[in-house]
Amino acid sequence: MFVRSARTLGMLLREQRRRQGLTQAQLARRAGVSRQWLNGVERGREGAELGRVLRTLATAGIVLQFEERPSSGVDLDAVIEAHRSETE
Amino acid sequence: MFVRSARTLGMLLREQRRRQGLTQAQLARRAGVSRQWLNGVERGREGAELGRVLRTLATAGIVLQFEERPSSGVDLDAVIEAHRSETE
DNA sequence: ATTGTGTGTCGTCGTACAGCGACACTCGGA
DNA sequence: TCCGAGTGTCGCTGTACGACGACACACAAT
Repeated sequence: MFVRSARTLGMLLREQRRRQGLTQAQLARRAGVSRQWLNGVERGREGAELGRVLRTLATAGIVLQFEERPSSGVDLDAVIEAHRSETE
Repeated sequence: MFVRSARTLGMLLREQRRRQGLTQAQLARRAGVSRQWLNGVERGREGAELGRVLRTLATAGIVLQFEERPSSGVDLDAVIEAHRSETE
């Protein structure tokens, strides 16, 4: 399962929390965040802070795996275009 | 490679950016964030906002994979303890 | 019908972030 | 040696986050 948006991450976090039989309040307390904040994250809040998110995920029994995107054929083009339109 | 902290994520992001031959300023512009912000994230800033982080990762050609932590044997105890000490 | 639980949302307020300009530092090349 | 690129950091300002209390809603159980 890939995480490309805050919405996706929130949905998966909610599933995982329920799988563990925890309420928002319980997981929030264990992760050291507020219930309202956790609610927002599960609903896809984009402004949530990274550290809190990672701590909450860890508390919920989740780890994020870092993966280089397989579609690497565009790398050269990306570099070229980057230098052309962004170096100025 | 697993991401458990903002520091880890920052280091990996930096590696990936350099692998693509991009400077902080270039990647920042492509991702729609400031150079200083990207600098902070690469250095492990925990307060960075989730949405910006995910967008930057995507721009750098990275996806995060969602994984249930294998150490799941503690689930029952966790639930029990959660109800005992947190429901109040 | 009523009680309790879980969730979503609304103010308010303190705090910390994000953007910006500017500057110092480190390399590598001319 | 000097210059430029890349990076790290500082101060300032506006803004938005996050905590908290409180309330409404849906739903299940009694």
